[in-house]
Amino acid sequence: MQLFDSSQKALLPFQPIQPGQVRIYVCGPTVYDDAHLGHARSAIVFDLLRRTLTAMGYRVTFVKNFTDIDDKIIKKVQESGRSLQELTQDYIQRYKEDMAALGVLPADLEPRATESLDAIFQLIQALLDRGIAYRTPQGDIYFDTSKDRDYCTLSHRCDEERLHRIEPDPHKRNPADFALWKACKGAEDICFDSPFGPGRPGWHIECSAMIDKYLAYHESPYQIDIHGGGADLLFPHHENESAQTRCACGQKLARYWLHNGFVTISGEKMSKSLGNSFFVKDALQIYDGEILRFYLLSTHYRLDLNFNEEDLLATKRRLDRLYRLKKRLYGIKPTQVEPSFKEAMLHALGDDLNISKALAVMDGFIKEANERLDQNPKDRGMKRKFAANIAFLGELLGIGTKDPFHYFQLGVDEETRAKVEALIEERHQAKQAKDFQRADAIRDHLAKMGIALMDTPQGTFWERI
RNA sequence: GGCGCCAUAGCCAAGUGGCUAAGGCAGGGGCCUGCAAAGCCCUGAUCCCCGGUUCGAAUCCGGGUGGCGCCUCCA
Repeated sequence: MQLFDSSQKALLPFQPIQPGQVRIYVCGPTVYDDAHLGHARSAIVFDLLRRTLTAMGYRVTFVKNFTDIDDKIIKKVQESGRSLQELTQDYIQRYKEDMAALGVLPADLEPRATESLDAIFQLIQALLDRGIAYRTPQGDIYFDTSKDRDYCTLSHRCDEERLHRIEPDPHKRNPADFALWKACKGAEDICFDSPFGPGRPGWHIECSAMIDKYLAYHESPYQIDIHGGGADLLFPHHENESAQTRCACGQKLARYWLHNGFVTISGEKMSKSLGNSFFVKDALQIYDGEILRFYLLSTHYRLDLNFNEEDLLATKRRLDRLYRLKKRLYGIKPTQVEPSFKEAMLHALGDDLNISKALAVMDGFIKEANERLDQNPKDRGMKRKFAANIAFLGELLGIGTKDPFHYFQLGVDEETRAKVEALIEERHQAKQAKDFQRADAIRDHLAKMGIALMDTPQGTFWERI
């Protein structure tokens, strides 16, 4: 396995800290709104990483947090009149539902910032004790970036010019200093009691704290294996996380830093500020979750993915091929995945999750299986192996797990279904009577309804086009 | 202004020094079929431009052009 580490900007061979075990922390969403396709992609990408490592035989511990306290959440709380708890719980629930629809496995732990205050306090205290953090007269606590000699060694994105552009804050010692604790701003604010007085944590400290509390190896070396998130988190979020942990614990936070590329719309980054967000739940009204998953999965995780319907539908056609094969193997009980197939898939994904190679392997398998089924339709042992390979794809990529007949009829309501089946029966009668004109008229009629028929020795099947 | 990513057939996209440049979608031809669909077979690019290094480059170096991102909340 080799992975691209954003910090070193290089492909590195993956070496877990403890043999056979992998600990992964991924930055989850700030829950003040519904998840958009960018959140979906990030979740899917790291879900693939987790599934791949699991399939390789590692014992994976996977943690994804929820940021449930921040300026935007507070603003929304004030606007909505709902409580912070109520609001964030609601969005967390929606997030989980969206991700489940996309086939994203739930994390082993899903900690929330407001439930990790004890760990946050400890970390801030450690930084104060070491003289890395300082308090302002207003009660805010800042991280002193000048005390961290390694500041900016993660993102490599600091420079004088940048610092001059930061809005001057007379309370900060250095322009790049960032808040660890924000003192309560008054009755309107949402605050928590702390050893430092009422207030709330800064954004970056929660991840360092939750990693420490839930995931890090505390024995030397203090670390987790992989830290992931969207490319926009590299700076300043991950840079700051990294600095906090380094200064508070004297150790690096993570061995490998992975960042996924953006989902763009018309070539522009999807973001809330641009107002071009495509929410997962809206997309799910139009496309099945598995189709969305496969589309978001089928581009390498570090590249930007320009979301558009044309590409999505082309990618769906690729997924169709898998389901057509599954249809041919209907009712076959899987045995064991073929070792050569498993090995080829994992070898491809082991190259920094090279999904293009992996899907080429999958397509090769589909083609070969179809060929051999044409030649030898009754070889049950062979069919059971093929079925096992498909089941393996389900575990590894999270696709191809549906009933194939259901898959090709997604989104068809009961009324249409009854109508289609009545017409198929009528066509069957016509065919029996050798009235092919009538039979073809029915086929054409169904085609106009968006239904394709396929006559097979087992009977006539239909699909939604 | 600083840092960085990307540019391969109609579309999506592998490939980072050397056999005939993966794979998928779309298109064309064929087999199969009462007709179809599905499946299978055949079929397409010299790799944004210019210069350089090399026996040899899509792949390395330099210079351009175009698109995008981070530097402020952001997956």
